[in-house]
Amino acid sequence: MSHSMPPIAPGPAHNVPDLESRAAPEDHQDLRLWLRMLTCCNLIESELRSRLRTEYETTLPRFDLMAQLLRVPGGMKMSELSRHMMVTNGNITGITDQLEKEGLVERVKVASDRRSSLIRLTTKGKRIFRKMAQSHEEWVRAMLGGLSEKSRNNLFEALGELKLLAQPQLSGRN
Amino acid sequence: MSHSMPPIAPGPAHNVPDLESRAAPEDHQDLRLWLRMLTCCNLIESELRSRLRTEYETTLPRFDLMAQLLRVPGGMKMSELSRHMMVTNGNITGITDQLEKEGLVERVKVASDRRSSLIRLTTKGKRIFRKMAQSHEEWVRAMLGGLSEKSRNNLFEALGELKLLAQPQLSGRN
DNA sequence: TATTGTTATACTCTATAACTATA
DNA sequence: TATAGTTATAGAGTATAACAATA
Repeated sequence: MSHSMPPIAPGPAHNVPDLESRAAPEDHQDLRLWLRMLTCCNLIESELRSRLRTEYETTLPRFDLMAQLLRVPGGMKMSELSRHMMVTNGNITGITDQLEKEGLVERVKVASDRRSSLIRLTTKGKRIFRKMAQSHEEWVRAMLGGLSEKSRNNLFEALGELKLLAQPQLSGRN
Repeated sequence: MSHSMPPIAPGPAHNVPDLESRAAPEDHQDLRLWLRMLTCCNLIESELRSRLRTEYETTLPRFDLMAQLLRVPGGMKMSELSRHMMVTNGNITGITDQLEKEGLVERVKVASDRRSSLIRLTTKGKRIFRKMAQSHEEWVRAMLGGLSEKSRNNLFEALGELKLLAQPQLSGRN
């Protein structure tokens, strides 16, 4: 997009119908705020999903799992991955299976606890992930980069506040 | 939650591992901002999905479709719904089929264009949706309500700006 | 020819739950 | 008993594509 793709349906940059357009005048501010945030996230997320699929034949969860691993050269336990990615253990097994089959990650047995293994990126996995991550970051920049400095800061601060509010609400999932 | 459910794993309200925790110091601000926004959205969205499922045996897309319809008593064409909800036509057909089977919406043939029909809420659908919507709004308030007035306003403004930036990037999907 | 809606299909992601092997 | 990971299953959600009817 920003780097090359012309918008197919340029249209007006305002008033595109979306989830928020269902909000009624009498709806409370929190609801409108949520619909607006959801719309933004969905726009960006579906763009990223689509790009990952068409340009790298991968998916967001697979990308996320590899992203988690990149920072921890020694690898992570599946239960750790499960916590970070906020999905259940079985799902981590499935995604890991796929990535392992393609030689992007490997399971490494550890002596200290014979039940668990460490998952880590292979050399090939690192190489490929770095390329994907660079593209990914460009896509994100293309979508967020137009924000004013003030909005960017405000957004970051407010979302930080929100994350703290929303997290403790969550029940454990594993 | 806020209204009754105690957090199962209270834990510290800070430093809970999530998607953002993969961000490296050298990562650009836009990427961190995106990860933070994604985490917030996922937290809230999965809470809403889970509530809709356990308390009303429904799903977010079904809820969204009914929400779109509530404001338009005359009904909407499926292609309109498809645009607003940003999913393909076939998916709208599927969701509509389910809702129609449960008597919550109905297809109404129109004379002007015999290819299309209008989808609208039935009386039962309106009644049930109003209840769900009220709960939904309470859940959202419980999660966003703790934000300071300033953050709420900043967030709303900044997301409005972002929505305009992100929308024109999108290619048409139908 | 283009559009509306339907159908069929395939795939990813997810939660749940039962299971094993360790701890 | 509790934990780490696996397996099986079922369902949600989505995209794609072929299709019929109509515009």
